[in-house]
Amino acid sequence: MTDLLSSLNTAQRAAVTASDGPVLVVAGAGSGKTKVLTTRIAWLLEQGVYPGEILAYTFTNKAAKEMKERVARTVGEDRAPFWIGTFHATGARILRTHAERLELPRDFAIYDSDDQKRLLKGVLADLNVDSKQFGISGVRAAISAWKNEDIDPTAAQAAAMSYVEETYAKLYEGYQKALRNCKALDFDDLILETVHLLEKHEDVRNQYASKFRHVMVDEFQDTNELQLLLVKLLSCQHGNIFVVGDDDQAIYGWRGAKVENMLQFDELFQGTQTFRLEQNYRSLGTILDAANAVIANNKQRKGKNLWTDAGRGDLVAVEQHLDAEDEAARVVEIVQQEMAAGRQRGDITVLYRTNAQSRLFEDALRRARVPHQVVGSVQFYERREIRDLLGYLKLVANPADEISLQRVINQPKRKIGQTTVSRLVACARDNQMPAGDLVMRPDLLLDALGNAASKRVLEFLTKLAGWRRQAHENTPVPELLEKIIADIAYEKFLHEDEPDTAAARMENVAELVNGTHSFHEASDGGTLGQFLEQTALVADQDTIQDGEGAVRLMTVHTAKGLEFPVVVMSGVEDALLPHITSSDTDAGVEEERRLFYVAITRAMRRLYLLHASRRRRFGSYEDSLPSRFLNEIPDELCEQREVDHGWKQPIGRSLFGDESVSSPARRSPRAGSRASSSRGASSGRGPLGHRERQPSQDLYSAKSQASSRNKPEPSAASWDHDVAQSTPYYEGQLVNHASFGAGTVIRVEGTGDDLTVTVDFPQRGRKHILPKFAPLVPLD
DNA sequence: GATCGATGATTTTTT
DNA sequence: ATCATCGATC
Repeated sequence: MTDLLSSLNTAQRAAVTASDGPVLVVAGAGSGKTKVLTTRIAWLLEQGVYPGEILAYTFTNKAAKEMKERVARTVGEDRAPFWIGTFHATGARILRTHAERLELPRDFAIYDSDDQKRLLKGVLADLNVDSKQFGISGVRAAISAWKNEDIDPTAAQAAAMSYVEETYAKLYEGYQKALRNCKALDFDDLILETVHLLEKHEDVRNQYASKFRHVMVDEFQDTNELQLLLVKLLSCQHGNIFVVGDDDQAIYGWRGAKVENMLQFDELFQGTQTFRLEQNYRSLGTILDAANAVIANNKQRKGKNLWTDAGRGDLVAVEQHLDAEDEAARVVEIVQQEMAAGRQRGDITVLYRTNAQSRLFEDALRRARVPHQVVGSVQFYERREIRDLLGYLKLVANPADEISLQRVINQPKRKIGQTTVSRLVACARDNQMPAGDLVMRPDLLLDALGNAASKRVLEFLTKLAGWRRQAHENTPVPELLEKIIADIAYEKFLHEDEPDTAAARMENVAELVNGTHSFHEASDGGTLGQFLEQTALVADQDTIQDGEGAVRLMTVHTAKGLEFPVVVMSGVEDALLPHITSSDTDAGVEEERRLFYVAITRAMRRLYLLHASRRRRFGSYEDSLPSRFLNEIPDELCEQREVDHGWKQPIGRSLFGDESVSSPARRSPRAGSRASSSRGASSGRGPLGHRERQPSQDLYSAKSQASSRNKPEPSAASWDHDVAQSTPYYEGQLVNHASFGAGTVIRVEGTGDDLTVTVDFPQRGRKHILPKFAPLVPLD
């Protein structure tokens, strides 16, 4: 009991042992926020609270899993709370339990933004709205904003002040109808409908409000209005609401998050106790000073100053490169240098503002044969072949899911075109039955589609019915998926469709099959619905892989909450870091500055800030200026370098224009944003060799938030592997898998295409591998 | 209904 | 530069 608290500092301990009632913990970057949350949970349990009485919201599934594990380690597996999760996952869980009150089937589908856009496209067509004038993405964003403010289509139409607004509102109405017709909820609905459920049904509200005697929220600065409302509803009986956050790390304003939730917490909840954590256990002094100096320029903040008693560390390396290609080449070099200095590859993370930037780093690292992992971006689940197969599974689970139907009905080609699909969908609507169920009414199909088309459609729907029967008979998900892949001859289709990429795609398919196997084992025979829910709600961060073996690449947004010994922040340029679309308002620039602050504070020991003088945009080069935020870091904390790669001629002649050389006085943080290309240029290209890092005290091994990474689901690892096909396998054999790495063969079953090899991967656990899909290379 | 080639948007960040 | 979409053509 006392050892629970013994490793905490005074402020942390005070927060952990706070009495009942509303509690706000303002926790600076690296101040032990997660530790406080998990210890608070453990402490509550020791005070006699039951595990089922605690509800904790996290930002990602990964964070939830980590929190669960950390608590379990302290209090024992059997006493760990089981309601720890994201707002979305928890919402889905509650909604499925009370599906009957929502007039939705229990196995409603969850639509992501891609599904939403496909759905919207149809709505625009139905309502004869010009998609040039009303961009799909814009409409989607508007609908999302409405939902986040709890405004329904009727209210939106009532509030419309112009023809354009009215059209948006009409589209919202149509979208909502179409969504429900597909028996689907979108991400926003998962929270909105949970709120409605609790608002409208007193018994349900009382059930949860009395069940969860302690409600906790991590990353509170990034909650939106609905989430606040939800949390209020859940804590209305006891008022035990414990939230942790950092207003300086609020970076989701664009998604409807309201820092005000945090800034005004004590007004929203009477009798709030506030605690502040300002000691940083993550970064060396220089890095922390740089972060503090940058964020001090923001006006909208509570204000705090992080401090550390760790050493100073190296200066921040600020480097100017000619273009983004050079920047990428430099990243490879940095990786090599850092590794030569004893760092592991997995210690190094490359951050960027936009996903589009990742491509060049991937290319450079691949060419240099440096193992790396892109977290997010072209996510595993967004690849076409994966979405296709998931589409099949979604359609099997929910025959009303017209979006999935449209996706898969002609994939592989079945000679069923757009006209037929539209007629089919219309026929389903006219007869008020799920499109998938029309297999039972060949007569209707014949009327609606004519002879030839209805025959092809019927053929498809009959196949679908077969899979559905299997699903109802509780066929394991992996078996079902393999059956579908076989029935539709998907491998053959991939080869005919695009021979060049077929092998790579098939490997992804194999990963998916592996994923269903892992799911099946981990969930002890979980249902198709559970599998689909899990895949629908995966976050970028959830795909982070174990191990020290790979350099990681991710956006700053994805990096939130994580820490790395070495951080390379790329593209620190005006137009990119204060992103061009956010730099016209003060609020926008401040959020961008917080983003930069988040990037800096991810670094534990060493920080690189890279910018290029020119960058391709839509094909052609455009000049790029160093970010105005760079000026906000005091000179004495930085080591400037202009790295000349020698073999390239600068094209933009204005690169080192007159003003740049003349003004080494690059102070004037507010106004001076434009005159700042001096930074790299004026410092010349002297022999700015690396300062050798002094071996100061080892903050790294004493890290407070040891990121104990868990086994992720299907990975997006990407590095070269030229591998030979099928080799006979035997038990005890050492083999290498393209994305799981080295492992030991545990069992070999089947022959030919059915050959299944069970392999034990040290860090990833046991996996069933089908060599037919994913070659295993013997390492003997 | 499929295929080819022209055209135009796309790049902010994500559960 | 790349991708998706659209229209003309078979």
